[in-house]
Amino acid sequence: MSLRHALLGLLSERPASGYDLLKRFETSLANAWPATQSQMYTELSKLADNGLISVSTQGPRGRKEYALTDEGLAELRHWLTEIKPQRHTRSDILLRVFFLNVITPDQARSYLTELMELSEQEHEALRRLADSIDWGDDPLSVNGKIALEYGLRFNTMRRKWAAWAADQIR
Amino acid sequence: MSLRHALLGLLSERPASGYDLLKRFETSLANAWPATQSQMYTELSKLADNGLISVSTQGPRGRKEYALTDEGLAELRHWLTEIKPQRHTRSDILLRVFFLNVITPDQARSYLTELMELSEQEHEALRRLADSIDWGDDPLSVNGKIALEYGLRFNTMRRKWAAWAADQIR
DNA sequence: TTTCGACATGTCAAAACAGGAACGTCAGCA
DNA sequence: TGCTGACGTTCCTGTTTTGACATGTCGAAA
Repeated sequence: MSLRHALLGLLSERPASGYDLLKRFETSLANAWPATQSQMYTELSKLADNGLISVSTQGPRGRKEYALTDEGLAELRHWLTEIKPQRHTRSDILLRVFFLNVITPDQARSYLTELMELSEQEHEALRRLADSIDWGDDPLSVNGKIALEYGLRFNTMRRKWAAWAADQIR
Repeated sequence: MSLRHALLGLLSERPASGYDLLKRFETSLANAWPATQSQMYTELSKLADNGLISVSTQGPRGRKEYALTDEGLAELRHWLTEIKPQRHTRSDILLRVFFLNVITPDQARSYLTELMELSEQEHEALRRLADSIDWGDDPLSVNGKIALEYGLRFNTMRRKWAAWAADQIR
């Protein structure tokens, strides 16, 4: 249900086509809310039907640029301020931990070691991403930095936890 | 897709009915993989159809106790060792952060403050849960402790991050 | 001029997810 | 005896998500 708000949010920056949004997703929101191409086009149609966005420009190749309407902005603000965030937290990574006793201690340790490496890699990827962006003082950069910092801290936490956990398994 | 494995995992401990599994979910796996009642019964039927579990006992009130079959155990082990975990990480909490510039700084700070409180509450809830369980040295307890420790560390990380983030917003 | 990669959208079927209504049973207790 | 609360399953409706397939356009380079 949040995909709709993710799209509204991206469009609040500037008008964009489905294709544009797809690209921007990959480099920013994908970490918070993965979505596929088909989902996005479907959702854009629905949003347009409901009057939360509207086609602002038609370009070549059937390109349709959408812009946020007043109702769309109102809905976005409403979501940001009124709707209580709810933890979804589906994590197949954590889920496996509950059943590590089903495999051998060696296999379990190996799983946790891989998690350490995964966390390290993701941390590294985020660090590189941060380096590749020239941050300004604009509000958008502040948001981006905050979200990115979350990723960094999360991966650090997970790496240390996995190391600790591997040590718990005798 | 992991719900199936969550059920296999729970059944690897001991046979149980849908109702039992529902209860056990609430007190353990719900943090890693929330699922509703209808989903679970549907999945149990499918697992039985596929021969990964089987009805071991019929009890009163139409109670059907399922037990893991050899194929089920094999599938569980396969999932634990061969299938690469993939980060899903859908988080409407993090998603909102990208769009905090759409609302006023006061509102944004207020959002982050609420996150701090939420993290604190969840941390506290987990701590209480930990106290309420009498941990043994058995493998299951080890797993449970590891998963719980993850929750504690995660909430601590998130609380500190939210505090830091609130401070970033001028 | 052909070809190729990036641009750009749309449709479909299947699975997963959510929430609840509907139905019935059993044990204990007032 | 009748009530209540816990036990226990099934079905239904609707939305969300996934992944694949289908279709076509444009610009640039070979």
